[in-house]
Amino acid sequence: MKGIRQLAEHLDISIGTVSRALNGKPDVKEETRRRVLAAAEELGYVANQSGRSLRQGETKVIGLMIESSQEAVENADNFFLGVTSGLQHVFARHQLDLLMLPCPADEDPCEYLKRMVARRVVDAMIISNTQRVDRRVDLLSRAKIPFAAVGRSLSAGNFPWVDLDFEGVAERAVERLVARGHRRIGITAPSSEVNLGYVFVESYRRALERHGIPFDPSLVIRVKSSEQGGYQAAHELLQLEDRPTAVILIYELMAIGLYRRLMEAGIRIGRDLAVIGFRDAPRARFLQPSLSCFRMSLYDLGIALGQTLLANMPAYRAFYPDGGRNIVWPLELVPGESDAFEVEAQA
Amino acid sequence: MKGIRQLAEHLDISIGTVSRALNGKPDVKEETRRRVLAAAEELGYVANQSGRSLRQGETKVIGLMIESSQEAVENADNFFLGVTSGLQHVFARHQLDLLMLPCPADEDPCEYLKRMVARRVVDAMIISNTQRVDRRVDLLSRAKIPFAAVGRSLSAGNFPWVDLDFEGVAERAVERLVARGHRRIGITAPSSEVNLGYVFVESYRRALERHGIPFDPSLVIRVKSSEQGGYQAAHELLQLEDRPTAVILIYELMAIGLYRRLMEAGIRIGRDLAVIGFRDAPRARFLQPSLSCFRMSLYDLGIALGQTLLANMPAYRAFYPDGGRNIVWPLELVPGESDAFEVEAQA
DNA sequence: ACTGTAGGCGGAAACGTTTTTGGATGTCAA
DNA sequence: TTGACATCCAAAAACGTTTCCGCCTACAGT
Repeated sequence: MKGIRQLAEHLDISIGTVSRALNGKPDVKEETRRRVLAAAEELGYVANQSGRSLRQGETKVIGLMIESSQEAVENADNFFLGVTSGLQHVFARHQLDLLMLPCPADEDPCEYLKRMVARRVVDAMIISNTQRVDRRVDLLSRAKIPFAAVGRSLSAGNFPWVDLDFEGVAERAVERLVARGHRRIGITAPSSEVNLGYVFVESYRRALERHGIPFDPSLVIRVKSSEQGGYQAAHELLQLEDRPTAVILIYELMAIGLYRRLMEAGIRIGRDLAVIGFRDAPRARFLQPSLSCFRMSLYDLGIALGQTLLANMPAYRAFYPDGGRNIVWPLELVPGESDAFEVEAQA
Repeated sequence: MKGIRQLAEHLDISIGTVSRALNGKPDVKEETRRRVLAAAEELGYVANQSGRSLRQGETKVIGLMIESSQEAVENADNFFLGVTSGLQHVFARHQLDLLMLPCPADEDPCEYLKRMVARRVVDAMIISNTQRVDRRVDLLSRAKIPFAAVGRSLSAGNFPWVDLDFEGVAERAVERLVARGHRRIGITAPSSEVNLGYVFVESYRRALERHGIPFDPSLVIRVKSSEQGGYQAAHELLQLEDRPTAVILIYELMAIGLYRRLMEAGIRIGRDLAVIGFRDAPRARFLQPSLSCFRMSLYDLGIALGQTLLANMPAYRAFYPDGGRNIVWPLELVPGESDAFEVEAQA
């Protein structure tokens, strides 16, 4: 089976009518439609997507921009996979496919994005890991390409995003630790240029000040969100003159490195030092001692993200009437042993 | 910038010449080519992919078929992400994009695949999790669609695949355990319809028999390769009259559940029971006691997979002259504490 | 009997490329 | 002067689809 032309000839019908029949358009007799559908099924005809895209000006493909370096992938852990899975769940309903767009490490992400958009290979984009000032957001907004982002940004005013409730996490973590008597609380975070890095630390600072605890910049450890980063964070904490009695981790994978370094130093987690983590993966539960952790469903986050995107695309808006924008995704605390102790009040 | 037509008008040149200039074809004066390239750069022209695909009959997109159920994704862990990353590294060199094709849980994978191929939305396919008899392999072979698989299969005789060295793992695991005095060795595996499940157990059986140990089917535990599967596996092992002194896990994530159940039963891993795992993720090292594990680089596996595919596509074959097929990927043993003991000889 | 209307359909244009064909120009040798 | 050949380019065909336009028929209303 080559194309719609052969199908039309086989049926002795014009190709226009065949197209209308297949696409459920009006102006086709019901009997004709049945014949066409039956013949298409029998001959295994499926419309060529390139021809269709060319004519309609839309590709039915959503692009997902990702960092492609080996390091980035290994650290991303299952985050992408989880979110992607949720995205696909939403997209499948509309016969949309998901195209992974890995920006080469040696190319400017913005240029790469511009090229992909100009190629018209995608109808819309998903971006993640937004910077505090993110040129990609500007670009997509100006080019009027529908998009949604994982993570807020200051760029381009109002745009569709889904983000994790970092404020809530920082706040509740501080609250929980303060309630147990802690006064010196460390925190790890990525660079403040990454929006997450900024927001997380700001919320932590506000929460501290709300409890009358002064903010001490030396307790903010900027390291990579990886096992190695955790090791280094522990290392830096140990250097401090006035060590904290608790530490908040932005990513639970860091706990592996952090635990190791602290154990080397003879510090007992859950007795000498409290630890609270974030973004539970199965491994978090299996640390010794088990890690208190704020967790969520990546799959559900992906679904929300997909719906947010589609709600901002004219062709799909109707399916998601209340699929607004700007979702702040809540997290749930799963208590563990790593912070299950109280500290005596200090001077 | 709309299309090549506008670019041609702007240059006062025919569109045919513009196209040839941009694509590096001959029959273009060098000065003209420079002018065209400069104008394209200045006006930000990039060829529309739909038009190009339609004309050329190829899309520059490689499809990656995946199972999309939430459960499948959660258990797949970072396998896909790691392999995907390697794939993209290879594809990026040829400006190929990777399209994720999640087969809906309620659709026959073969039908889904057939539709995607008929739509001509991809030039080639990657499939994984091959069955021992896999209709997808038949389909793709017959349709002459270039493809590569993760995992062997009996279907369709000779086709391009990359697989892990399960034989080697089973063999070396048995060897290692026998050398430590074990005679009753259990093993976990997926259903024998999945090629992995068959090959793994067969290799284990042969390795046993080579050491004069009779094969006992009751020691083969068929469970899901997940944390829950590990828990269940431990449960079944405990039911056995004549319990094994060692067990080989097909996936290290299972260790989490297995450890838990065995600890509940008061069995000391690394003393009463030896455990060896497979496919190291960071968490494997952090079990207590640490898990002996056969590991590999998913990224490198992805690269090999991508090269195997391209070596089987006429348009790219020249780039991978020795990029043969049928790679059996080796694994490396990282010793841990979970099997670090010897067992006294039994009657 | 004539007109208006609706349903059903065929024909053709259009989408943006690449590629083929052939024509124009210039150069060189016979 | 003519023919042969190379170089450069314009024009048009082709890829497969959707959609616009208009024609035909049947039928109802006048």
